[in-house]
Amino acid sequence: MKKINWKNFKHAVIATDVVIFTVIDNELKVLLIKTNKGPFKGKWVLPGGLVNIKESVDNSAAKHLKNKTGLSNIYLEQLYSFGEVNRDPLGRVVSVSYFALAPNKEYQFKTTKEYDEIAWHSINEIKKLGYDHEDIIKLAIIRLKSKLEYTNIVYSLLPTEFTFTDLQKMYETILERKIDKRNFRKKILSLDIIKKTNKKTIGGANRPAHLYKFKNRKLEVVEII
Amino acid sequence: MKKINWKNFKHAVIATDVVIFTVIDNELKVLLIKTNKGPFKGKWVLPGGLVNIKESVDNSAAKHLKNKTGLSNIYLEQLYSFGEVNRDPLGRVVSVSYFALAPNKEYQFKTTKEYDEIAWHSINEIKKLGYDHEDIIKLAIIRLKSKLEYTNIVYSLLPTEFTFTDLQKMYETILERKIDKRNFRKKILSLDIIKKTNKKTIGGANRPAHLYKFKNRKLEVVEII
DNA sequence: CCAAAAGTGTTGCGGTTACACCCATGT
DNA sequence: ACATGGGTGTAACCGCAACACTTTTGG
Repeated sequence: MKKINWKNFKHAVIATDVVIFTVIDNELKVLLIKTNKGPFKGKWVLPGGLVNIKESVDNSAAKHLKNKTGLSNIYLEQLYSFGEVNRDPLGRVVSVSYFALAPNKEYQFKTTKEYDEIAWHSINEIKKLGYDHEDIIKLAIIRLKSKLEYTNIVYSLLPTEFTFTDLQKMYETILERKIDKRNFRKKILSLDIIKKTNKKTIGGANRPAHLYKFKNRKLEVVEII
Repeated sequence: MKKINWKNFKHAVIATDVVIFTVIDNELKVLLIKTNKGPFKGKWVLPGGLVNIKESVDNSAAKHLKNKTGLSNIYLEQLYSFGEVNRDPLGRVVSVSYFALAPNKEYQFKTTKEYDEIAWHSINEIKKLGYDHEDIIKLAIIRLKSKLEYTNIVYSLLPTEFTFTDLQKMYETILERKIDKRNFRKKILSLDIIKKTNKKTIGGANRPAHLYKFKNRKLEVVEII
């Protein structure tokens, strides 16, 4: 990794930061890394980094996501650009933030020289983060909640096959409210966005549940809730 | 104006571009300037410019808005950041775009060395613009339509006092559909966001209309339509 | 047989839509 | 008197919310 002397920059530089969400045990989590250098040494921050002059900003976000977490091919969309003058104590950095959604799996996260810890954090247990990254996460949560209500984006948090209860719990966790089971099933089925497979869950100490799949695993605008 | 040699930049630089909307004669218009230099000489483009290292990105947008159009204190919000590598033929420029809303008035626009024409353009009559500014405008229109439906943002396109018909026409123009007059009045009144003044329109060859004011001239989230 | 989660319909309410005529003013 | 836009109420419909019991499996 080439060392960067920020003081050499006469102009604002551009970075990308990615808020990566997943849901584990009915809790919304965000992926953070613990920096071991710079003014926020020892603090948890969002994965991200500078935008190379030869890559698009979107590519930069995808690249940093991949490099720091190993994740790729997950849902990624631009969130907002943070451009306050003093948001980075080392220089003028404008951050184009992104938010990403990952299904809950056993990921093998990498560490590098810049950080030696990387972990999921419950959004309720986030302490003081470096930079303005708490603001970024807050905004990302608002965006996520909102998109959940008017798109099928939830598919990107679920595995390919899931039960109706999995789906409902996802909404309940993120929207932080209970939803009536019968009304929920009625609504989702009427939207014609998922289809029943001929498989069922096995091994539970109770009645097996049908497994469903999304008909389209790409973003669609649908009034879900 | 200091001359900028783009080739000197080793890193991407940041610019802001502003999509300024108004409604004139039941048409949605956007304010464009005609550049007289650079690769898009003679083309219409959005007002905007580079972000200074000592100003926030938000300030930069407000400043360029003011400098190039004389407009200030109007509604302004960040839209999206455009970061493709080749969007500016002279160098690597990432544009943080904004959209602004102005009531229809007789503005005295300024011209500078960089452009000698500045004018409102109907969004239906926009030809080939410089840069990716058509994309920016398209996105801004989507955002505007959407915000019109779930906020009181329309206040920023109207004068302080307006008739119910003015208000309804604003919606009909931007959303591009007819709205039932009685249902519209019922809905707006039930939201309790405007109040009747004791004035009426004068001089029309017909029954005078009551004038209304917004109770709050700041952004609120309300299900309007 | 018991525990645990899956699965299934009906009713009432409230908000949205559709729809047509009289009113106040200027010419 | 007539042309023009201002201003008003009601009924049907539809989507949403509230609500409880039976089924299927494993232990």
